[in-house]
Amino acid sequence: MDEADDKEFAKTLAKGLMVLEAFDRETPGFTVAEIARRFGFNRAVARRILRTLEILGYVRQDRREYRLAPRVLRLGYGYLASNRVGNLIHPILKQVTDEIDEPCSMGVLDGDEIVYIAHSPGEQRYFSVGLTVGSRLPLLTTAIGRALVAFLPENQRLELVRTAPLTALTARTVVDRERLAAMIEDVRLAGYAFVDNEVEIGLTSVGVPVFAPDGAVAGAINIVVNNGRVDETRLRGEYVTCLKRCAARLEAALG
Amino acid sequence: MDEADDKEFAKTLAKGLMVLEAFDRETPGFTVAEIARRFGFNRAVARRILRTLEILGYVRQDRREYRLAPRVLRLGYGYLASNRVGNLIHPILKQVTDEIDEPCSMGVLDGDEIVYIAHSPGEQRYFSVGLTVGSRLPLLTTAIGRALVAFLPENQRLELVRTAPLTALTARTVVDRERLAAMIEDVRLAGYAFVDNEVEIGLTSVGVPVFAPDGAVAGAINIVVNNGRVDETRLRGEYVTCLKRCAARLEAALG
DNA sequence: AAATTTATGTTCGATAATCGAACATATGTG
DNA sequence: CACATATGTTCGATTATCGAACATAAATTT
Repeated sequence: MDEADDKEFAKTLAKGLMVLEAFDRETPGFTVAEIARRFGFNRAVARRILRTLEILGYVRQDRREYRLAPRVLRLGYGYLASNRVGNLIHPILKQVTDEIDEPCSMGVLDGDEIVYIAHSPGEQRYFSVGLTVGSRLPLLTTAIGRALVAFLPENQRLELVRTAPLTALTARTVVDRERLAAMIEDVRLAGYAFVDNEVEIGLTSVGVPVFAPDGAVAGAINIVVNNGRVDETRLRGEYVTCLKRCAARLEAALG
Repeated sequence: MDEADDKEFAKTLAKGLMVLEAFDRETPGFTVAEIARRFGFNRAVARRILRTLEILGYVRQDRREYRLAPRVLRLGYGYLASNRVGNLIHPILKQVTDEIDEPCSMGVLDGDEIVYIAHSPGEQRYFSVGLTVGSRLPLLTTAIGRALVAFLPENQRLELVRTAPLTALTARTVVDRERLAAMIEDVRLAGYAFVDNEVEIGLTSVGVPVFAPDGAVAGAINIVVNNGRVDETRLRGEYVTCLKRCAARLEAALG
C-alpha cells in the first residue's frame, strides 16, 4: 500500500476498513482486544472504531464480541448494482446451469485475485467449497483466472504471470512460472482455459473470457465439475461452447 | 444516527463509509465535487477520502470520476462467509428453484428493511427487477418482510409496524397501519405471508420465516411469481409447502 | 479564440479529532 | 478467593484533519 503521502491519506478510514475486512468464516467475531492485537492498534483505537461501526450499524456487539451486521452488504451492493449483476448477469449465468446442471460463475480481476461477482450453483450434492459473491480465488491456478489473464494487455499479463501468488493447492498445481506463461499463451490461442485437479483433487474446470464493448477483457466465466462425471472431450467441446454462448450473451447485454 | 458522543466516534471513518454507500445503479460514478456537495463536505475532505479509498483499492478514478472497484465486495463478504451463504444457504434455495422454476430468495432484517443475502433466480424471461445479494426491500409491503416481522418478539414487531416506512408502491399497497397490524397477525397464525400486487402490479409473492436454533426468527424466504402463471390456491398450497420444506432444511443446516 | 463558468490541485495555519498511557472496573480461570 | 486477562474510562499531548484561499485545469458559452 502506498500510504506514503501523509497529508492526503485518511488513516482512520483505512483502519476502519481493515477492521471490516478482518471478519471471516474462521473468525466471524472479534473482541476489542483481538482487533487491537491483530492490527497493532492501541486498544482505545480499536474500541473507538468498533463503536463507530456499531453506531453506524455495520457490526453488532454480543457480550464482548463484535460481529458483522447485514448492513455491511450495502458497501458492496453499489458495485453489483452498477454492473447490473442482478438483472442481467445472474439470469444469463442461470441459463448455463439450466442447460448443463453444473455450477457456473462470473469473476473479475481484483489485484492479483479473481473475485466472484455472480454465482449460479448447480446441484448441491457435491462441491463442498462454498462460493458466493465476493469469494476470492487465485488468478493463475484457476480456469477462470487463466481465462482472464490470457486476454489482458501484454504488459499487465506478463507482470501478473511473473508476480501473482502461486501456491501449490494440490500435487498437480503448476507452480513453474515459465510453464505457466506457455499455458496461458495456449489459453489465448484456444480461447478457453482447462484446469484439471490443480485447485482441488477431483475438480475440473473450464473458463472463457468476457469482453467489454471496447475490447478489453471485463471478466471471465467458468463451469466446475467433479471428475468422472463428464469426460474431457465433452468439457472441451459442449461445455466450452455453452460458456462461449453465455459470454456472447453477457457481452451483448452489457454492451 | 446517534453521533452524540463526540469522543467515541470516528468521524472520518463514518464519512468514508457514507461515500462508499453513495454509489448506486443510478449514480455509479462521482467526482470529488459531487461527493462534497451531496454530503456537505469540504472539497478537500471529499478528495482526501476518495484518494484514500483509491489507494486502498476500493474505488478507481477514470478521468474525474470515481467508481467502485470490485474490492468493495470484500467488505460484505465476511458477512456472507460467516453465515455460510455460499455453501449452505444458496444450494438449499436452489432446490426450490429446481422444484418450481421461480426465483427464490432469503432475506434478513436490517433496520426497517429486508436485505437479500441469497437469491436464486428462476427463468429469466420476466422479472425486470434486478435482485441480488444486498438488494433492499421494504419490510411491511413485501411477503418476505411480513413473514419476518410477524415472528419477531412482540415489542419489536409492534414498533416496526408502527414506524417502518410505508410507501404506496402500487394502488393496491396497504398503507393503513391498523389494517397492516391485523394482516401481520394473520401471517403469524397462518405461518406464511401472501402479498398480491402490492409491490409491483403483476407480481405475487409468498414468504415464510426461517428460525434460528434458539427459536428467534433469523430471516425469511420467498418466491415471487408473475400473476396468471400460477393460481392463488396453488401458491398458498404447493408453493408455501415447498418454502416451508426449504425453511426446515435451512434451520437444520444452520442449527 | 477568448471569456466565462465550473471542477480540481495544492498549500498551510488553526482546530479539534485521534492517540496512548495510566488507572479503574469487569470478567473469566485455576 | 486470588490471579490473570479483557474492557471501560479519562485526559493531556500530538498530529491528523479541516477549510479557506489561491492556482490550475477542464468544460461551456459567446
